[in-house]
Amino acid sequence: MAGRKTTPLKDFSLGTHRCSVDLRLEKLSMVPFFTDLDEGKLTAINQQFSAAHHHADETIYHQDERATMLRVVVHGAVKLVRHTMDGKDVLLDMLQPGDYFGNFSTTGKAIYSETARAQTDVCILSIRMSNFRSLLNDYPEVAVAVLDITADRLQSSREKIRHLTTLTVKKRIAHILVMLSEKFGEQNAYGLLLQLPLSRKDLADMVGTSSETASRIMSDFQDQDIIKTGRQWVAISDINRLADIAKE
Amino acid sequence: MAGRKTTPLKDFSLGTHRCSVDLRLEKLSMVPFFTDLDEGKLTAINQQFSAAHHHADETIYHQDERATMLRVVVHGAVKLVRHTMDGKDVLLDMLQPGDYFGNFSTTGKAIYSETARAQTDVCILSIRMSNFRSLLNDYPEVAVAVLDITADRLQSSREKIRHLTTLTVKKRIAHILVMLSEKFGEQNAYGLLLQLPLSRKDLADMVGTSSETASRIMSDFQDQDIIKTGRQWVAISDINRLADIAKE
DNA sequence: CGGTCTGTTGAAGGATTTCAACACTCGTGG
DNA sequence: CCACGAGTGTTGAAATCCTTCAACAGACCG
Repeated sequence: MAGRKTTPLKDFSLGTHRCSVDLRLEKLSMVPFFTDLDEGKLTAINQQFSAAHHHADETIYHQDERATMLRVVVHGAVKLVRHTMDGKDVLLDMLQPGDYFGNFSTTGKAIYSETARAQTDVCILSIRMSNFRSLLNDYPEVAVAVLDITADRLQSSREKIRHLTTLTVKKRIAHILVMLSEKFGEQNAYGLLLQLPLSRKDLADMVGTSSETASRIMSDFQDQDIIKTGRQWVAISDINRLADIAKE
Repeated sequence: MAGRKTTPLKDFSLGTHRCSVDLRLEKLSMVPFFTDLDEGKLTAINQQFSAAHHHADETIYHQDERATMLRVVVHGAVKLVRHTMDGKDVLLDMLQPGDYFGNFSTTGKAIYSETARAQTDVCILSIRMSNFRSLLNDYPEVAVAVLDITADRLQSSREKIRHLTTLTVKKRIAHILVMLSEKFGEQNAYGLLLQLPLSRKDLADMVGTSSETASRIMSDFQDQDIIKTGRQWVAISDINRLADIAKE
């Protein structure tokens, strides 16, 4: 290969001032469950949120901690990871600006069931769970919007269960790459570049395999000119072929 | 083995009259998301539901059909199955009286993503999705309750993903038996009997394995006096040992 | 420029699937 | 009432996919 192998990813870092009070209102209106609200309501809701900045690889909260806050990604990417006794991790979701995370359910204990970690430098808005719940009662349209999003996540979670039980690792990886390209893909010189740091272990934890197997399959895809990949980055050259492989 | 092998399961059949208008109000108040409502509201909501009866093994709706109704189990058990191209099935959930099913999301297409099938004779209440949604807007407390239930299902769905990616088949089966015993278990002469017809294939589809492997593991458990089992039924003799095996 | 982290590759071993044959149970009809 | 057939469950053996262990190579960081 002629080209250099250094990362083509864009810089996600931002000074703390970039995660400032000024931007909150604008960002809040981007959040799917607030988009339908008028400006007055939005301003009122805005009061209840506070902003925080985290560097890449920082843990935002740990699995099994007491859950008190609901959070929203404003800038960067956040991953939700579930740890197991024997050191294996399961990567449950990779979140984008606009996505919420944290615990909901008041039924059951208020404990985070997964760890949230900053995949890049991130800016996060947070609200006390108790405040958010009274907000749901005050604005039914928000409650319905949140319900829709949660129902969609349940759908895709069940889809993932189907994949785990019926598809080979190669197909599962092809599938997750297509999904990630829809969420994080950005056309550039390398092809459809996934705009987030993504290691072999991240990939493996997403599809439930070992990093070695993930590596083998990625090498295979690269040999077939379906993707280009380097340390912590992946670009897709031939999305159609990938989608074909994912097809059951 | 000395004992007879005929099914110890109770009879789920009921005349259509048992699934009657009279019982609706009583049953509706059992549904988790209506329990907090006063009688007046409940009576109003009751108007919008209609009841239906299905025999065991009847399909209530098919995957990929247009989704128009939201349903609630009143009597019997319902299974949600996702079919795949190559003939494999994934058993997503086994529902009990009080559980709702059908599609929510208005975002995305209104298509059932799974097939619902009567596992026993069942009685089902149903409401038009559009009516249910306006009901959510009228009664925020219902919306919040439904959200909580959906969030819990998302939780357990993610738990299942963790199991599929990190546990052996034996541990997964031990785990699902413990779960089913909490939901359908009934103490009787055989031990803790799971009160629903349950084939090896059902079990296999729940934990993502082949019916042969499920059979081998069930035989193994039976040899160790952990369970008793026959055609379409399972009783747990030693739940503690089963829970130990499930432990990671 | 050396150390560390990430990714690659090979080979052996293990868990599970698949194919195949057989056994048991239950319902139905002779 | 019994016999038969279909559906369900069991078991063995070979094949497959994937994991694990191990060694090494390339990229990034100070």
